[in-house]
Amino acid sequence: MKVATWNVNSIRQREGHVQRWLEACQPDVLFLQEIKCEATSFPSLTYHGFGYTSEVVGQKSYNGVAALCRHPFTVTHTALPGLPDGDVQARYVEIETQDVTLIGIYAPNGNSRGDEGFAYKLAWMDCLAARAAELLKAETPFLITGDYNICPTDEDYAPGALPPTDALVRLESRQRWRRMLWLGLTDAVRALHPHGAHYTFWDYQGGAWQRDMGLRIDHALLSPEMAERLVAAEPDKQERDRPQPSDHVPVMFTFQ
DNA sequence: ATGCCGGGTCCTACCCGA
Repeated sequence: MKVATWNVNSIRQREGHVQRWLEACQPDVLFLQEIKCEATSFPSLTYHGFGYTSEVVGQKSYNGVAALCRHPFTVTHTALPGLPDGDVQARYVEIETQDVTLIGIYAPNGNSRGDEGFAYKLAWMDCLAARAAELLKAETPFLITGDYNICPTDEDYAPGALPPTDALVRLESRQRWRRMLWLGLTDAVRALHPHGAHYTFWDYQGGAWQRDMGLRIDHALLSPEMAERLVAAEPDKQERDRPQPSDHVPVMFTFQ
């Protein structure tokens, strides 16, 4: 089974990129983030033609996530359990297929709106940890993949690519990441590649791609059963070199 | 310690992302 994640920075701008990549790489499931549109504007029919059906958790202008799957699946959640009523940000989709639970996330950045924005990021990650704990307790095989907006360690961003005060590298953000590991989850890329950059994002500005000033912020965390099945975990850097790319590249995770 | 780039929308100047 192959599961992929990709923050596309507007699906309407990246419809063709996603189509070509699906045809070339044939994941069983692809989670998308920052689709930046409502479900009615999502180009579902394009992907139906390639054997994928979709679940779209849309929002006008901002955020928005989706799951594309080429097997029958059921949707178990379209919002992160535990968030306050009235939170309308489209950041979570959870499905079941092939006897596993697959979760796609777009975690808050945490740099906007000052202390309130950062507090929202931390609260969101607290809810995600609670959901993970619940699934672990039920012994459900699962993974949580997507844009975590966290560089787990200093090895996960190019020196100087971010100030030390950035929400992506702040102590509190990294504490939230480490709590997921302490629960018993496995960082898929680091399980197979303990060292090295393996960046998944390069800013559009300042020649970040050409200078390799990247970040590793798109991840998959695996339950123990899924970790034992893991055989590959790779960002597809080639996508960043194409015309009109997303600032993130897809990351593919392969399981036996 | 940023918003130079590139999305979005109240269509055009401004908001947002990492």
